[in-house]
Amino acid sequence: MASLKPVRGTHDLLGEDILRHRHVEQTAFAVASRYGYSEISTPVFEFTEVFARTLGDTSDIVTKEMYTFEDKGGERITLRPEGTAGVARAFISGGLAQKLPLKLFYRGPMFRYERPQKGRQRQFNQIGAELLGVAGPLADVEIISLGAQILDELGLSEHVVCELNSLGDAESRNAYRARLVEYLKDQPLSEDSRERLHRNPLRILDSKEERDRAIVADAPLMSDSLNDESRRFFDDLRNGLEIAGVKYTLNPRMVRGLDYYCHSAFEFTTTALGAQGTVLGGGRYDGLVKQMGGQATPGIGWAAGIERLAMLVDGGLEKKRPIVIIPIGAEAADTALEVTQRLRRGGFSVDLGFSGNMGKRMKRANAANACATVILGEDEIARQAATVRDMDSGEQAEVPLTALETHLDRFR
RNA sequence: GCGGGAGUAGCUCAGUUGGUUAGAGCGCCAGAUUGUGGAUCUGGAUGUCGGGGGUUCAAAUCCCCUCUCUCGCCCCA
Repeated sequence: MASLKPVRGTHDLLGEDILRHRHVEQTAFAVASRYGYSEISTPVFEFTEVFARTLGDTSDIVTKEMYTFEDKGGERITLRPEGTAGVARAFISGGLAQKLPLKLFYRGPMFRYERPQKGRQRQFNQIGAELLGVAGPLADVEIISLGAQILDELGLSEHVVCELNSLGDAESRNAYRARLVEYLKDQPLSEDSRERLHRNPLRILDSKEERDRAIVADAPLMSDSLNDESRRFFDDLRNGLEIAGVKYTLNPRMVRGLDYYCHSAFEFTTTALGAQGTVLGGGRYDGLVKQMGGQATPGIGWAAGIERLAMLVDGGLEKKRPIVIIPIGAEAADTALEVTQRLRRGGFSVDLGFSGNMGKRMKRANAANACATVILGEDEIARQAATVRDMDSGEQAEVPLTALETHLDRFR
């Protein structure tokens, strides 16, 4: 019992917080299901290579953020830092290539060893969507529309903007990378960006360093390096988004961190969460499945942080108002239990307190925001009846036990 | 991993230049009201002052270490 505190960067979730989470998840699932996505649940841990091989050797996730350990059988295991790699692994090991196109939706905890901040924890929850097996931009339009609609139905469309960029295909991306390095290599970049120049030069584009920003302002644009095919792809995507009614802004400097992205990259961002502005982000990952050892399969997807969404959302907090059963005296206990169970089976939300005299029970019923109380005293039981009290109006009436359901119907 | 700020009751916070039994509001519990909640009144309990070490006759207060949260960087959801 060294410490009764939760591990750094982890939190218990209860009360209002978990209601918000549930609301986010339920809204997301409802929308995803309307888009034809079905749920997948993959393990929270995988062999380390599943993540190490796919996320890229230079990504921060792999170099410093993974929870990795050796299990008792000597296997190298990693707690999943994100969802896509696990879904891709499931796609390959489950032989799901037979069922393309595949539209999958998931939710669950992710783990990253990072310094915690608001909206950033070591264990956090994501919802995510993946669409596998469609090479054309219609897939991108659909997956982005899905994200946009979920945010909209959460009431967040006013607080969030969709930023969009194209990284192009591998050829375009490599060409651009070369041009960018050529331009940047002699510039007086910040120390961090000097480092990035070797590891991940595209990152320099969204550096927050004043000095870098000035330099980047005149840097060659990614859009000028797109080959014809990549350009056409991006044009079709933008056209599709307009037809689908999804608003977006172009951000030619937006870069996604994971190596496997190509073509579309998008982020829904907000200014309401400080440094953690991204609320939903994703992109296309055509090379991923092949890179993992499956047959080449295009894919696109996104993930969204439930904690971050929950902080922005204000709905979903309504709790069903219970009917509270109030027995008076020991003789009423059996009847109270019987009535409680009967009403619960009949579809009512019912609370039966565990102790206390009538005044105390009424107080608790009130604190629980009861819509009605059912009072069972000696008198009532003698007449095989109960007193039903409307907790809003204060009106009460005695009703026969057999007729309780009908009298309580409006509280159902 | 790097740099700043903070930590006192369940919550929000006060606490003087180091000085006795550490306070307020809200909430909680009990009573006024043992068959009637919300309102009011009365009373009550809160606590390793984040933890450890040091200075001192004396530390919530000063110093060092550490943990956690927070803001920014890195990066991301």
